[in-house]
Amino acid sequence: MPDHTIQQSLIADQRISDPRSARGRLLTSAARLFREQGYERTTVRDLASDVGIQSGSLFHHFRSKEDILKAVMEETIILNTEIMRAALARAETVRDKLRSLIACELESINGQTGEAMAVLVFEWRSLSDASRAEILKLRDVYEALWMEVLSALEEEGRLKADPFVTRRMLTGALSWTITWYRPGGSMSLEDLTGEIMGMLGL
Amino acid sequence: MPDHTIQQSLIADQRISDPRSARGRLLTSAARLFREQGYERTTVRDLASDVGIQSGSLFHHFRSKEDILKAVMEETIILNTEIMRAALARAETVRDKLRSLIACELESINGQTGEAMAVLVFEWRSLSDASRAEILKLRDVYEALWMEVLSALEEEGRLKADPFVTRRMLTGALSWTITWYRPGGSMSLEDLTGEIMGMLGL
DNA sequence: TACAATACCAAGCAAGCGCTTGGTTTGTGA
DNA sequence: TCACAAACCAAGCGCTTGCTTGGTATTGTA
Repeated sequence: MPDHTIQQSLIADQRISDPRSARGRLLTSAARLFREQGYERTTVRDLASDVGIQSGSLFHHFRSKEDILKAVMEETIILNTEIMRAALARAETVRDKLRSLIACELESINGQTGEAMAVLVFEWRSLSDASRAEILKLRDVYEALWMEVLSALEEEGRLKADPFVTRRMLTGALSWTITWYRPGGSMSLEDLTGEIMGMLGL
Repeated sequence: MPDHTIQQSLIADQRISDPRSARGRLLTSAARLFREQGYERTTVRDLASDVGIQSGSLFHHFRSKEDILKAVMEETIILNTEIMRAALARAETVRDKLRSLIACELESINGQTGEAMAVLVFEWRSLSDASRAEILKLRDVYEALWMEVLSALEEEGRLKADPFVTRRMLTGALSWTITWYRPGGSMSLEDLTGEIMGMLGL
């Protein structure tokens, strides 16, 4: 199942919002602005004028500014979890599964959902405790997909370090690509995936 | 030369401020608060009350709030660059030099200067263009130390991936330790350094 | 002991913030 | 065609923000 079909079915299930709807366009703008300027520095007036409405009208769609931040994070985790689950189903060997995980995460960070993913990494401190707990729950599902594969690799004796440490190193390394990797440059995401597999000796 | 001696000589040269001085205590508090709550969410009133003065009195020591952020970043780069330079001088083989770089960076992130280092990673968007340029200059000096060692390793044919890519992966992976590593747990920083060297096949 | 210089306080200003309110326009199903 | 809900606007409220001001302790030096 290709990525956009997964997105369509999640929209149909009302788990994420249609990017063409008012709410969806708002979240897209919010992700971009939050990424560029940071959540706190972005005012509701910035966001409203970016989508061409008055600042007060935002609150017809969201209860608060924080609610917007939470929605940006929520929807991007949900989408990327399902994309990753589908990719894992296509991979055959455990090694291929790891390659898929790396490729998916790189794509989520540097592709369409990149802005939202950056927000997820850099702005979690601005969430209320309650919202943070909800986001963490979603993240746990995502992380379980990773740990299953890394544990399997370790059982095969092909991992050079502890699977938890490995995952954490990869999380940092892959997140960080957002600060330097430029899609359309001389290195494709597939090239990068290969370099990383090589670095792990796989 | 031990770390605290390096610090002393930098204080003597007025390149960083004495942590016991009013300015130094202010920077320590600022680093902690900026790290915990983020720069934008931390008010000058928060910071002032943390060191026990009135908010207006801050501006006797710093021209602006942004000036405080810049000073936090500046001083931590300067200190850690010199600590790293000294560690490199002690290491003999190229492999030992890499190990030193990793150990130093882990120490800077998870030790005394950890809060300031986290601020450096997460709050650079809040700097003005002018301040950012100054900080980047300092970072270039620091990065040059890394690249020298990684290039040497590549010439020896011991690196499994491009040195630039390797450095960027390590930057992300090491920065990220701040979100999960707990000093005093079952894994020491030396253990962690070893795991990372192993992961690189070195 | 005199006298700057340094460090601080008390008060508050102007601007910008998130969000609310009351009313108007727009789209949609019966 | 009409009623009603959803989407939006214009205005502004109450509060917080970074920073300034004018004055007062405190400290170091001769």
